[in-house]
Amino acid sequence: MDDEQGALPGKEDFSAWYNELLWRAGIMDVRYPVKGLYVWFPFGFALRRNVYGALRALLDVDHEEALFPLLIPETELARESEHIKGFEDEVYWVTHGGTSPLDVKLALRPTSECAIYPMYHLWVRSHADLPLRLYQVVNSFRYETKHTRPLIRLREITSFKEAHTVHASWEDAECQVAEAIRLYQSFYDSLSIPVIISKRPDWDKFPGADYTIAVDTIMPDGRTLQVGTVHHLGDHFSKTFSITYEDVNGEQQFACQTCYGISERCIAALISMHGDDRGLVLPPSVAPVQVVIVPITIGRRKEEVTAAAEDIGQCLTAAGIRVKVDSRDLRPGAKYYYWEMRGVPLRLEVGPRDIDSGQVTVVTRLGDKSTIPRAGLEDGVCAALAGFASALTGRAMEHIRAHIRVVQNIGELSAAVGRGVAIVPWCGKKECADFIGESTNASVLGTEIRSAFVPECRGPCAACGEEGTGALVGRAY
RNA sequence: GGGGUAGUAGGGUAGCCUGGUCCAUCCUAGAGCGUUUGGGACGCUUUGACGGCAGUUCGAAUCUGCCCUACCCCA
Repeated sequence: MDDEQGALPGKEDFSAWYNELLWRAGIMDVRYPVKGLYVWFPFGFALRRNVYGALRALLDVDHEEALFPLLIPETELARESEHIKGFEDEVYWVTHGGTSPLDVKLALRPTSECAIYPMYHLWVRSHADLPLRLYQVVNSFRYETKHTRPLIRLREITSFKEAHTVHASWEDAECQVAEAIRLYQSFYDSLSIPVIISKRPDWDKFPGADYTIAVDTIMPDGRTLQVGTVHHLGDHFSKTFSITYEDVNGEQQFACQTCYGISERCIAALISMHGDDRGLVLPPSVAPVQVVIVPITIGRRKEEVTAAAEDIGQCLTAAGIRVKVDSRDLRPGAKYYYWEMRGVPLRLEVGPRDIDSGQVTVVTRLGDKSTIPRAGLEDGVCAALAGFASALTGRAMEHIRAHIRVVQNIGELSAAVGRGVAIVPWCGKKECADFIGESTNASVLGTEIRSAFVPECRGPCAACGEEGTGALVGRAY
């Protein structure tokens, strides 16, 4: 019993595990005295920087990064009625400048369409300006009334990557939607997070969009987490904000637009997908520390061992690896637990025995122990990191596979959504979706499912029996 | 949206009903000293709190009111 001291709550108690891990692994401090606002610790922030670095690298190929203001005048926010209706209960308002009431209230952006599109109106003049593809990484605010949860449901979303594109035609915009999906798929592939992509039902789409494609993943408790969305905006916003261009024939045309976003929920997914009862498990690509070196200093050989550890640290750093030499005055075991909590992929142990035999002891975060010769250590470490990354991918895919069921009727569906998501034939009618939701305590999340784990599915609708196609059903966060 | 339960040091708890004990307690917390180090070391010394604001009272962690925050359950 006593050797369980210091352990996390088990991952099967997901909520307790998650909250405790965020604190113990140095991701977030949840004690900030405002509901729904949390503080990034330095380690968590370093993880965030690496994850968003990967996302930026993908976007930077054919997008440009820009930055728009946080405050949106009420007059702009109110222009698109369908859009504002979708957000009006969740908007924070700035009503005063000092002690004087403002003539026009200012909203803290819940999302940035109404900050960006008045400028797009000025910037887009001709077909030669298109396509326009910009993105920004910003904080945004929503007055959530339900349970807030760090990284998952926040009042201040601190890390909203939102892209906004403008195109000459509806079809061009649709191609951009496909491209955005490809980017997001590739982003989550790089994090070893398997995702399920589907088209949200009409009543669940982004306010003001023609349609919404969503990216979901499955959490340890079987509930789904939406970790990205892609919206085809058609010409709704370009008509509202007069975003027009002169086509090759000299005619003024309304542009078509898309927008797509990913928030820090991607980090919640990363933590939840890979973590275990000992703490974080991070893919090497984003781990703030990829390799930790623990010197095993005993008695008189202390200086020799310390020097060897430092030397190895410098070699690996020179090879471009993020390395930490842990020379704190702690027992080795304490350091192992410390770095396991923080998800470091590889631990190198350097002690007298290793020095004498010209090798280094290597242990992965998943517990595989081996030795690598000191000569050529850089290559051996890189290979071990690569192997670790693919092991993580395999584990995650197994998790998703085990939590998806293809079923045919309500009875099977109820059982399936108790521990994961299900695919069931659905005719597309809202009343049938409502019936499915009420009978199973879950929701119809989407159709036109794109996932390596989901086969084509057709059949009689589980509610009414008419011809239907596969719908994703699950309990969502 | 509706209901609970709870906030005591860095973390975890007792005390509260029945106001007063000038040393509450434990730890993976902090500081210091020494001995240690191949899976969470040990000894000694020490630091530090009653969520906030008001009220009742000679006296409030304890009683009253409001607020803030957190967690759980149901829609």
